[in-house]
Amino acid sequence: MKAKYLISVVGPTAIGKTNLSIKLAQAFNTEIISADSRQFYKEIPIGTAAPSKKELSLAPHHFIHNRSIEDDYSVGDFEREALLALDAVFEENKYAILVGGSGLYIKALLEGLDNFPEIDPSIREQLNHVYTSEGLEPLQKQLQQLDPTYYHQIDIQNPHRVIRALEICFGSGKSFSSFLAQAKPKRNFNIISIGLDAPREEIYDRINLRVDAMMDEGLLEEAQALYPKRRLNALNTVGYKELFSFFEGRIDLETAVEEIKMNSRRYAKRQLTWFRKNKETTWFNYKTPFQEIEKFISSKIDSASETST
RNA sequence: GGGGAGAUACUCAAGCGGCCAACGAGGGCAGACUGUAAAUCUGCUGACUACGUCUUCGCAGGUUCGAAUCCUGCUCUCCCCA
Repeated sequence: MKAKYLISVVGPTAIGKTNLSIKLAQAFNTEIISADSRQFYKEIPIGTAAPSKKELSLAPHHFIHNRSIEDDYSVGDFEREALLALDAVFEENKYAILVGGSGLYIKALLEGLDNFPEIDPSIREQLNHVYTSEGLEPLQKQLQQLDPTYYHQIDIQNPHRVIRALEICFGSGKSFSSFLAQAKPKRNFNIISIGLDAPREEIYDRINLRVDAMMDEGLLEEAQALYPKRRLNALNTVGYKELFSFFEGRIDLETAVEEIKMNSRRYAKRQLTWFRKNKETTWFNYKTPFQEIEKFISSKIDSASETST
């Protein structure tokens, strides 16, 4: 069986990952798997900075605007679907491009998640209700009882973590930790991880410019139209929640735009924290000429195929 | 020209003789993260040869065992009356 290569492009938001991934797809004559969780949603094209129609026409993309904000969607779904999509790409090609985005989603595709059972959504609703009415403490205590192992592992201050663990406990009748560390299937492809970076100041400049550009493109109108659906999880995100605050009269428009920029900066920082953990990633300044990156990838592929044969 | 208020760390803002390297908030930095992930959460934030030392609260003096806190002068900002 011939070796397959997944070329993964990571980096903070607004640094030019889309452009690089398209060039790579063209150079390696293949397709792009996007792991940018918000770009899945077709109703929010502007605020997520998804590739434009023109960009989409330059190379085949998967997972762009393939979902509705009304859908329940999770990393698990993405892992399954992305593996299928990858298999299909690898039928025809030796290479595929992964670009993102969302640290957890990339990790899921590259390393795999443990299998957790499907949980009735009403369980989470109940837990959320307890959280809003009584706070985190009772939930922490329950988790301590039901899964002391995991209780000591996780950030107990983080309501999402605690609630997720509890919903598994209640929904499955088993502890959350009992599902962990199952033998994960080995992926049948090699990974070449490329990181795009820039001095922090330049990243922030690019973010600021892009937010202004989004406003010019009609982000305000997009958010206005979606305001009635503001409670959907998919809209609890940078670019929308700030404008919703503006519609509710809590802040003025100028402040809302400033906050979008600020929250985008923080997002970029969190992305970098996540991506820096992967020691296999080779980082390039975002201005690096494409040929240089392409050359690096080709040499990686050569050395990998030598050692594997 | 006269009267009043104020100048505190990146910003805002407490403190009004020792418990102050200085509450709090914002911002920033760093980190965590196995199905909410552009989500959610945590830590740090005067300097350093760091469980100790050094330099800070407009500037310069003074009082005091001891000052960001009291006194004097100066500089600047704001408000009111002329």
